[in-house]
Amino acid sequence: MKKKIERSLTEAELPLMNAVWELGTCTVKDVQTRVASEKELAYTSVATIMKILETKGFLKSFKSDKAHVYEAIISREEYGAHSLDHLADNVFEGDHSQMVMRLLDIANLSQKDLDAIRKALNSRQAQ
Amino acid sequence: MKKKIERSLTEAELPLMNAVWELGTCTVKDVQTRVASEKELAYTSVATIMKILETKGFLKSFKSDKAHVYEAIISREEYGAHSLDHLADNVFEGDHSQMVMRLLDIANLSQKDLDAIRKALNSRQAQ
DNA sequence: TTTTAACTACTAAGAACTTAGTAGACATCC
DNA sequence: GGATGTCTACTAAGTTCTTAGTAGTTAAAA
Repeated sequence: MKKKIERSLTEAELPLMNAVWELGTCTVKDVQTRVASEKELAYTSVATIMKILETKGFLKSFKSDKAHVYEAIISREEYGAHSLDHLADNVFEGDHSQMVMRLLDIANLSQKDLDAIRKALNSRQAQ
Repeated sequence: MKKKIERSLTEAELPLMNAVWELGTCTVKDVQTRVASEKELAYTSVATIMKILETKGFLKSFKSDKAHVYEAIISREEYGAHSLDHLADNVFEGDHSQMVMRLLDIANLSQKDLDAIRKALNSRQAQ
């Protein structure tokens, strides 16, 4: 079941989504605290952006005892796949092979990583 | 020599950069024509965005007989690498291996592509 | 040489993004 | 029960993005 993602996350939204992905179910306060080391944001700023993220379909919220509790609707994996797709279409002209090559160039891969990728390649070949 | 790219291309800028990358040295008119099939844009709109791209350091221009002529300063390859880097840092938590795997999942790779990638992997191992 | 066409620079207006304050609701503490 | 703190909803102001028009310049055409 592939969810469609209309728009990409903005520069302000992405760090907050990262926080939610790391925290799982969480409150505005949790996210604010988590993000504070990278960037100080007023509580209300975080709340505003999280509301926007809910409107855009990235988050859902439900009432708890005290504060609203938020959860990701779009997982990091789904968003990552969407981003790669977007990049493939809009920068790499759909040339996935070239994209893999370029990624291997910039990636810092250990021996173990290389083996894992090789294995993944082989299983793909068998299809 | 790695150029630093401060900001990513916006949704309006990206198609125009794609046109410049495809056309090479070109005028505003060239780009407008090239882009027209996807999206109709007034000549002046294209000119404005290209000026912005010049300000941002993606394009340079020089006077020719008639119209200004534009050229990319940042190549598609450089921008692609930047985008992959950005994605790695901001969505994949720096886990390049995971990113390669995810890319292999969504990529539509031929037998030939797979072989090429395998070869690239092997040469990397030898380093 | 006047008119016309193409082009650049400047300006502008609306949309979206970024950041945060204020007011009101609800719970907690003396 | 009034004071205090926390939280949400609403509002707002500044910035960037998106799109395009106008004015002025230069070249071409008649």
